[in-house]
Order: sequence, then structure tokens, then C-alpha cells
Amino acid sequence: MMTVSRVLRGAPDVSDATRERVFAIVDRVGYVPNQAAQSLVSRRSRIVAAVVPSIGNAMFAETLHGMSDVLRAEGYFLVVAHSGYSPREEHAVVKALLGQRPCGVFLHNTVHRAETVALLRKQRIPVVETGDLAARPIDSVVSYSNFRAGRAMTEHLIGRGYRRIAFASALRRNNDRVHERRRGYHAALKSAGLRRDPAMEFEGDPDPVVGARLLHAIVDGSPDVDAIFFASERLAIGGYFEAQRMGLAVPGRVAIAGFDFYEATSQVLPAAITTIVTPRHEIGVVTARLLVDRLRDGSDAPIRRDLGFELAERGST
Amino acid sequence: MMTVSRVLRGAPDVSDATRERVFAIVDRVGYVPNQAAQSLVSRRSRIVAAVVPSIGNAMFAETLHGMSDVLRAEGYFLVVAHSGYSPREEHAVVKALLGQRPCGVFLHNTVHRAETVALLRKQRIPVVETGDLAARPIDSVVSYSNFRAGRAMTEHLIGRGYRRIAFASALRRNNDRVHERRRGYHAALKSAGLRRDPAMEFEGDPDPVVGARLLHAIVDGSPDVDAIFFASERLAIGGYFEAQRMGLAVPGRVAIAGFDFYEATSQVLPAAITTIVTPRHEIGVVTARLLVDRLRDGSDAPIRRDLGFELAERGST
DNA sequence: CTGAAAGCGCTTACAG
DNA sequence: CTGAAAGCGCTTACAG
Repeated sequence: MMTVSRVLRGAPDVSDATRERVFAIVDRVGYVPNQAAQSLVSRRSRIVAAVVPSIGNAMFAETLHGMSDVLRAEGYFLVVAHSGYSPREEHAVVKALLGQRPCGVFLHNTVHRAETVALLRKQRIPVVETGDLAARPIDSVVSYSNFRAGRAMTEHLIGRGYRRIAFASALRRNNDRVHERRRGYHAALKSAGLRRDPAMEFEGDPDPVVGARLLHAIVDGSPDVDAIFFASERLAIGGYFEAQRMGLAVPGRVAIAGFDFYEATSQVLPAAITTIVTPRHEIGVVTARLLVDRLRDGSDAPIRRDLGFELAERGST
Repeated sequence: MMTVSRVLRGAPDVSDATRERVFAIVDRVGYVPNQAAQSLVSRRSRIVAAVVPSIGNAMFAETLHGMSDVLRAEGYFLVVAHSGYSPREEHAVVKALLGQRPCGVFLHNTVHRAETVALLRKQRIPVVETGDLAARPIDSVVSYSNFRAGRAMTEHLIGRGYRRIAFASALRRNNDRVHERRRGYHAALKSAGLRRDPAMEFEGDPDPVVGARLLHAIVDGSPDVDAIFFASERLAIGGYFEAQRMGLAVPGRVAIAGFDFYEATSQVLPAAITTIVTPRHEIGVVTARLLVDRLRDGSDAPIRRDLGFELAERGST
């Protein structure tokens, strides 16, 4: 039994002849070691737990994809769960996942309940957060800055000569990402000497239908609006087509900017939508590498990685 | 120790006073039972393994989302991995996942290597496949019929008076879903007395840029084409905008039909794209329920569920 | 280079 | 209603 264990773990001190016999038999009988027993006795699992707000959301799915690419190659497993954007559910999910004794935890969210933070800290395992470059992460953080991205887009619009810039986003409650984008929008307005106007700020479910409704409401309510920064791509796409339906030229009558890469936005006609491209896949890859490296080294120094973003200037602004 | 075990599993035969003491202490110290030990001794894990072609693809992510909704509520965990559309990698991934001794396996694919089928059958655990209503599944199958969907869309086009209908899809190799859609296309042509024309069939990476290129090639190469059935939504969206760029009226000059729900296709102007809406989320929910029910009953009767599809008729046809 | 002993953290099955 | 014994399938640490 010990010899099989050694061979499968690639330990030295096994004769070539024995090694080959073991491999042959393992192959023939289709033996796959029981990971539960392995992790019980070795006191380390190969399970990484990931909690995202929604598994079905392509943005988060892309990051999970990146993680999976690396973890699979390194012999780790990815257990996923979603919180439905609720800190309360996040806590319940994290607690349940800890029953698997994961060797690392990934949270696509940086706003947690105090008890969730305490629970995770107590585990003494690496925890990586993303979603925003949080000022005070639980442990490590791999992200881009929503504040800087929101500011960059607003500066872009100002640079193009727009002065009455509306801001429309997903619901801000419990959503640090959106909150930070809005802070960036405010910061850019301020440095340009433009006044913030609460009547130019909107939020709603991030759905194209809502985006359409918001665009309509904004243009009707503030006829002097000359640009709309949709800090959510699904709102942007809905707003874009609503502008077409209303016969408003984009960007002639109103410029439209989005946030995040949503494939269709680069395709739409007559003008593709200017947006912020975030490194979704890379965040997953870097997170997984960081976890794997730390488990190998046994290091526990928190890591902070800003992977940046790109402002894709297109015809809509 | 036994008493704590009983209380946490909700076993009877514990006095109320003891039960309360146990809960109080468990809460205070934040005790979460080690699932590895549980599954080792009880010989049943609470892990469901899911393999999809690509985690980042929104279609598959939506099904995983549905599974996660149910599994989480029932106390199960979802371990996900992707095969990159490769049967060889699928085999490696399935084998690795079996090390977790999952209580059930989900495969978003119905074309496997013989050794993968054999390996899974040997485990004596429920296996659910989806992607297509496979004729000979490993065990259970929860899906819709790509053949019927492909036929229904082609019949729709014929019913609208189109006669020279091109078919463009993702690469067919190792992709039963696309293969079946094409069979449905052929069946509909045949019942309508229309001739199949190999020069009207195309495949390529399912990317909007490829869709644009294909539309261009089809219209140039077969000037008499009057409809294009893109059996992949990302191709459809690319083709749709390319038609606009080329100044071709849709559907006046050429009708365009898609496959699968891709949010933007319901938004585009001037005409939304006719498509097949598949029950992605429901497939996940039904799959998870089926797994949970079977584990509870101990039944091992294979189940076959056809969840159907909807043909969403829109302006583009 | 190979193997026997001990034990990871639980639950099953049995005794009281 | 409560608890002691045995053991799940492995690896660690030690002996030869």
C-alpha cells in the first residue's frame, strides 16, 4: 500500500521495476486515490472554494474559467457557489464551503459581513478577493480599480467636450464595484470643475430593458444631457438601442459609454460602444497562480495585484 | 463526540437540553464538520462533479447556475471543470474528479470516449448528460432535441417562403449539438422537397467576426441565397451586423435566424433576430433535482427528460 | 528500497 | 438518551 502511495505521489526511493508494475496495475484496475482520505491524513486538501455573486453571469464565469485553467493543470479542484449578491447568503455559503476544508478561498466581492471576515481569518488559509482593488482586503486582492476606471471614462467624456454627463448603474446597495465607479465619476467631474447633479444619477437592475427605460427617462428629464455613462454593459446596450428607436444620433445627440466587455458592444452599428475592458480571465489566472504558489511556498504574505483595465474608445463617444 | 454528531445531523434520540447545549457551543466556537472525514466514513460524499466544455461560456454557465441553486439548498457542493471541447481532456478531467468520490456526475456533452463511458459506468453513481437528447446516454439525460430544434427553425424559414437557405454553424467535429442541428436542417429541407446543397453549408469558430465573414462569403458565393440559419448565436450576431454594413436588408434581401438565447439578439435594430430559446437554467435545476432525488431514494432507474425549446419569431425572418 | 504501525475526523453499529 | 469501539482510505514517521 505504501509503495503504491509513493509511486502515485511521485516520491523517489522506489525502484523502476516496482514503479512500472504499480503503474500497470493502477491503469488496469482504474484506481483513482480517494482525495477525501488523502486530505484527511495529509491535513491539506486540493480544493479551492470560489464564491461569486452569480455563476450564470458571464463576467464572473470568465474569471472562474481562468482559475479553472490553472487549478486543473496543478491538480487542484474548484468548488463554486454563488451568493446572489447577498452578504448574508455569502456568509452561509462560505461557512458551508469550509466544511470541505479548502486550501484556499476566492471571493468575487469585497464587501462582507464582519463575521464572514472573522471566520475566514480564523482558517489561516489564503483568501483572494476580487471585484475591486479593496483598500482593506481580508488577505490578498487581485483586481483592477473601479474608482480609476470610473474616473478614466468620465475624463474621456469630458475630454471629448461633453459637459452634461449622466451616470447610470446597477443597484448600488452592497455593490462596492458600482459604488467605486460612481466615486470615480464624481472625482473626474470635480477636477474638471463640473457640478455633480443628483438628478443625473440613476440605478436599476442591470438589464437591457432597464437600460432602455433609463435612457428614455434621462433624455426626457434632462434635455441638456449630452453623454450617458452606463456603468454596466447590459444597461449600455439597452440604452444604445433605445436611442436608435427614439431617433437620437449617437454620439451626435447623446454619447453613450459602457463598462466591461460585452461582446455585442463592439459589433453594434452604426457606432460601436466605447467601454472599459477589464481583465476578467487574467484575474482568474493570476488568482489561481497566487494560491498555488502560496501553498507551495507556505508563505502567508498578503499580495495586492492591480491588473489594470483598458479604455476602448469607439464610435459611440 | 457522538452526541455532537447526532445533533448536527438532526438525528432524533437527543434530549432538548443537550441539543441546545451542543448548538450553543458549536455556534460559539464556529465548528464546521470536516466533510472529508464524513464522506470517508459514511461512504457517500455531498459532491457533485460537473464538466462543461467551457466554464466561461454563458450558455453553460447558466446551466451551472441552475444546478448550484438546487444543490446548495440541499447541502451539496458543485465541483466544476471544463474539457475545452476535447474528449481526451474530458476523460482526464472526469478521472481526476472521481478522486473526490462525487455522489453524482454531470456532463454537458454527449460524445465521449469509450473509456470515459466505461469509467463512469463502473462507479455506480448517477450520471446526467445534457447538450443533446442523446439516443444512448451513459445513464440519464436532461436536454432538448437539437435535431428537432434545427428542423423547427428550418421549417419556419420554409414556411415564410425562403427557398435557398444556408446553414452556418460552429465547428462540427466532436460537437454532437451542432451535428444534430444540421441533421434537423436536412430533414426539413427534405420534407419540403428542397435539395441539400453542400455549397450552402458552412462552419467556423463561433465568434461574431467569423459570423460576419461567413455572411459575406455566403452572399457573395451564392447570390440567390434568401435566408441564413446560423446555428450559433455568436455567428448570428456577427452576420446580422455584417449584413447591415453591406447594406443588405434583413429580412428583405436575406433573412437571418439564430440559435440559443443571446441577450443582444432580442435588442438589435431594425429587426430583432429570430432564434431558438433553450431552457439552459431549467436544465440545471432539473438535473440537480434528479440527482438529489435519486440519491435520496437510492433508485438507479435512468431518467430521460426532454425539456423542449421555443422558437422565438422575430423581425429578422 | 520496502513495509508495519499509528492516526487524520468523523459515523456506524452496538452496549448500556 | 448517551458513549466506547471499530474503521473509512489514505499518509506520516519510523524501522529494517
